[in-house]
Order: sequence, then C-alpha cells, then structure tokens
Amino acid sequence: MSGYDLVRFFDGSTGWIWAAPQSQIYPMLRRMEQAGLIAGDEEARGPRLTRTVYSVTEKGHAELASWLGVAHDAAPPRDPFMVQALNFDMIPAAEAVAVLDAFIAEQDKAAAEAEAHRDRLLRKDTALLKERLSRRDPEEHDRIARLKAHVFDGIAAVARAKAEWAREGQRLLES
Amino acid sequence: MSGYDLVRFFDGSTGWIWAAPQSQIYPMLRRMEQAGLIAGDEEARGPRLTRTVYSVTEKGHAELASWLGVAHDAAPPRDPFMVQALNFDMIPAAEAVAVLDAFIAEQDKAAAEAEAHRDRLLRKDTALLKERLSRRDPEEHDRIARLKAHVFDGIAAVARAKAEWAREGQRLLES
DNA sequence: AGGGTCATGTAACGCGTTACATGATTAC
DNA sequence: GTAATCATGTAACGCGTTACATGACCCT
Repeated sequence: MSGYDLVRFFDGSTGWIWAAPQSQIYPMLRRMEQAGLIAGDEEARGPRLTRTVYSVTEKGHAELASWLGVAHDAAPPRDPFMVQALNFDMIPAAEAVAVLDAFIAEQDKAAAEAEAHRDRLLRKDTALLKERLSRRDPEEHDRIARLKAHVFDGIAAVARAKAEWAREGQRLLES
Repeated sequence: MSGYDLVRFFDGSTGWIWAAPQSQIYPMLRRMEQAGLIAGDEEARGPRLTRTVYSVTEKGHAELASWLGVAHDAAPPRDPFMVQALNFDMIPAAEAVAVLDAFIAEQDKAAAEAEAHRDRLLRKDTALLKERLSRRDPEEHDRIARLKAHVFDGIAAVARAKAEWAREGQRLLES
C-alpha cells in the first residue's frame, strides 16, 4: 500500500481495531523503510505526481510473525469513561443517565458494525480477506475466514456486554 | 494527596482503571496547580524533609463535575492484542493457542480482582470509599456503594466475556 | 473553471515510558 | 548501621493529536 492508501485504510473498517492519524503515516513509513521492514516502490501517476507503494520485506514478515507468536504484556489501562462512571455519585442522576444513554448508543452501534463485518468475513466479502486468501491453499479458506470472523464476534460480544452493563447502571441510578 | 501518595495510588487497585507512571505525577501536579485546579500545602516531615499535600480547589471541583456530566467521544481504539488475533492464521496454531492461554489467564485474573474489589466496595471496606462516604448523608451510603461496585461488576463481566471468547478461539484453532 | 480526490508532507505540543538520580526518615 | 520506605525530581525519546500546508490529476 501507499501512504495515502493507509490513511484511508485506518479511516475505514480497520479503524475499529487500530486508528492512526495521517500525520503519523508518512514519518512511520520512512522509519520502517530505514529499518528494512518494508520497501518502497515509486510509481508514476501522471507526468509529475508519483506515489510510493510499500510492501513488507522478508525481514518485516519475520518480525511480524515472531511478534504474533508470543504473548505481550497488556498495555496499562487508561479508560476515561470508567473514571466517569466511578464518580457518577458526584453529579445529578439525570446527567449520569444521559451519559450512559450516549454510551449505550455507542456500544450498540459498535456491536452492530462488528457483527456486520463478521458476516462479510464469513461470506469472504472483504478486499483484505480476498487478498489474503489468494495466497493460501483453498482448503484453508473456510478456517481462515472463521478465525477472522471470530475476532469481530468477540468485539461485538464485548460491546453488547458493556451496553447491558450500562442499562443496569441506569436502573441503579433511577432507584 | 501528595505526589508520593498518588504514585502508590496508581500502582494499587486504581491501576486497573487508570495507570500513571511516577515521572508524570510531579510535573502534572505543578501544571494543575498553575491552572488553579489543585492547591498544594507543604507539611514538614522532619527537620529537612517536606511533603506537599494537594487538594482540589473549588475551580477544580467544578471542572471535574462538568467533565463528569457530559458524554465524551471514545478514544480511537488501539488494541495490539486484536491485531494479533486477526492474524493468527499467519502462525502455527499451537503458538496462537499459547498466546490465547496467556490472554485467558490475564482476563481471569482481572475478573477475579474486579469481583473482589466489588465485594470490598459493597462492604464499604476501602479507604477511598470511606473517605467519600464521610462527606455524604448516611442515607445515600448504600446507593453510592452499589453504584461504585457496579463499575467493577462491569469490568469483571467484560473480562469474563473476553476469556470465554478466547476459549472459543482455541476450539476454532484446534479444529 | 472549479471541485473533488490523490498524494505527501511539516510544526507544535502534550502524553507516556523507561531510566536515571538524590536525599531524608523510620524501623529493626 | 543499614535496609526499607518516604519524598521529589530530571532526561531522552517516541507516540498521538490537531492544525497547517502544498500541489497534481481527473471529471464535469
């Protein structure tokens, strides 16, 4: 992909799992190229405009595989919403209920989107999955699609659990 | 609290919701004091050693209450573990299962800790809750304790859901 | 001619992490 | 006396966010 492709990529469905602003992409691509993890290939797009398409090198692939294969420490938690919820007793109940309303809407939306994406993956109907499958034995295709779909199933399940938790919280606030 | 108190505070049970390294505490305290949100009070602790105990000013309290009362946009997601899970098809299944084993242990531990903390809150048995309740009408005590306990109930429920999701993932990997 | 998309950058500023650094006081 | 705890800082470096900035190409 080119830097521009990545900018759009992180604004799209991948944005639910990992976000990156445009200003980080280009410097990071150069740093990764210097580290030998990716290699850039300049393409002409008209007489003056060029775009640089990067691909993962063997070294980059090896580093990725070794990172994928071992468990990493969880990042320190930093959850502003939980700080809010822990202090709902400091504000009027009606305000807390409204904050939870917004939270519930957000979680329900996230769950629906994750479920929709899960279904697209099971239908093998996303560009990235097709690209991935094209390099794999057809016998593995179903298993790979189910594995990836399962990730979005988990995201949806967590969002549903959070929404349900928030609804219980509203009941507590109103009692 | 003093800076030192806060360092220990963020290493303790609050560390599940918000973490902050020692190096951030002191600069941030000074910035918040400059902003008028907190006020420091120097105490002598021996002939030479002093500690500065900060308390929240009226302005700081007002800012907190107004922040607590409105919904905020969720932070952009950035979940390295999900990136790992999404690419389990790139590594041997046995490695992926081992990564999930570590994840399950982590989530189970987090859930157990959250449940234990929930129970302490219901028993009104934490220093912070006692401090909070001492400034409130005794009639409200049960409601406040239940509200705070509910937050940790939610943390536990999410951790349990994630662990269950990971176990399903292991079944998928082994099939 | 104009707007939309393609394509790539820079600058400022604060947050977060790891590591280094120092000295006082208390308890045994 | 000496080890643990109390107490407070600094430095280096990269990540993340918002905002600013520029120009080429394509379609109507």
